[in-house]
Amino acid sequence: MSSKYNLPRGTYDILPDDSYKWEYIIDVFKNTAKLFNYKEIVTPIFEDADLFERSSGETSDIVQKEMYKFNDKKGRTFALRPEGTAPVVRSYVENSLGASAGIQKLFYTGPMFRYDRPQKGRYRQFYQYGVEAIGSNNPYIDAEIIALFYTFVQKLGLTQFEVEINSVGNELVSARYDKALQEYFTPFKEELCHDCQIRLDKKPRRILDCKVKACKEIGKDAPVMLDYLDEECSSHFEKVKQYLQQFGIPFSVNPKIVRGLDYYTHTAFEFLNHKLGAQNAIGAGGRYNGLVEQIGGKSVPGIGFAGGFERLLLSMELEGLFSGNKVIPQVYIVAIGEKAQNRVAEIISILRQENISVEYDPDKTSLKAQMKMADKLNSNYAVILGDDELERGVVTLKYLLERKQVDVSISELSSHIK
RNA sequence: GUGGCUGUAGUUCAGUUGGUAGAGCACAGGAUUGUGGUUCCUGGCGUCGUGGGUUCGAGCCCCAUCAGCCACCCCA
Repeated sequence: MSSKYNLPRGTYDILPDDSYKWEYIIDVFKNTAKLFNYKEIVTPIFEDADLFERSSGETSDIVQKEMYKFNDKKGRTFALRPEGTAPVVRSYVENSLGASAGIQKLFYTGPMFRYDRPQKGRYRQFYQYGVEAIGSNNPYIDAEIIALFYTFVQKLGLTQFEVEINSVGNELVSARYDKALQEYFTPFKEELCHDCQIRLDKKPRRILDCKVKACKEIGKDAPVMLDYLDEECSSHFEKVKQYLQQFGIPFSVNPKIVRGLDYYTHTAFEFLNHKLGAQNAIGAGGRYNGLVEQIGGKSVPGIGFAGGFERLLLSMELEGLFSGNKVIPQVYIVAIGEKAQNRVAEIISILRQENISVEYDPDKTSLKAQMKMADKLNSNYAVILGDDELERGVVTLKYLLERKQVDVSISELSSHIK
């Protein structure tokens, strides 16, 4: 199957046999978001590269090596969006969405791009769904965002996932904690793996979720973030937990959750499916109280999450949540003979005007071939047009499941079909 | 960016110690002239991912390259 052109590495086609699954997931997501009164926002697929570089953090891998950057004809530097939050916040600021009363509750879906080595659950063009609530620092909103995500995943029918939360504090707390970690790990520097020695300077928190045994062992007794929270941070966190309990959401606190992007503050959370393999986060998010201001707006708090459709799809297939092809024509038209073929469009048109889905294959002429097709497509009805019936103004309606058939007049045909 | 494994008909794969390729499924047609998931019969020349090399000769050996998978990394 070598064709002249192949799709770019790390991308994939969504083929006809699978597209209904995507449609379904997107549909459930949008409905869930609307249930929580979130409104859709659509932003461009590319933005000023600077937007991502500044917001995600200069040291993040996303910015350093995973961005699809390019220059346009006037030399402006753009990037294919690697994530969805920064563009939404940019739009929030640019369109003064904060001017209207209340919290801006937004959701989005669409492709994101990251130049990374492809593997299970990780692609260069991947599809995300996400929500953002901008304009409130109330811990109730933190819980509601998590509840929205939880409801969504539940509606899809998934059961094999876990919710983990943490608080990464505010900037002050963060800085103090990083310092404590550096003090703790520095004596062990020589024993840490190569990567962690670098992390020690730049992002000491990342040492905590290193998979190397030695690093894990050393990290066991490291200072815990939650102990460093100040009064404001820990009371915020406590309230989030209380609200989550009221929402009836099972969760566990994992003090080692470290988010990849620099802008997170306070609540951070992840939804994990451990059966997915290495890329096991089906979605994650957190609060970003400094981001709006950093992007040029007023000092407005926000929180959101994003998740990958691919990983949801994998999870759903693991749990056997998709069955059969959902797109089936209600009626399959069988036309026998030239006279019937000449009138087939007329009959089809009548049915479609009644919103009945119809399939007909003009290249199949034998009765047998057409019946086989009707069967294969799982249609409920076959409408058989033959010369003698047509002369009587009648058509044969066959109930494929019951294997019974009756003659009905053309004018009454659609009323016999559910 | 690093490592391991893999790359043969639409698909899943077989292909023996190197001698120029097969099967199941799917698909198409048919089994007395107008009726469908079963059964039976018939139908496969496909650049053996690509490009080099070794050899009298390579799908099977070597090198390169591309792609896929899994892991590292990172994260959705």
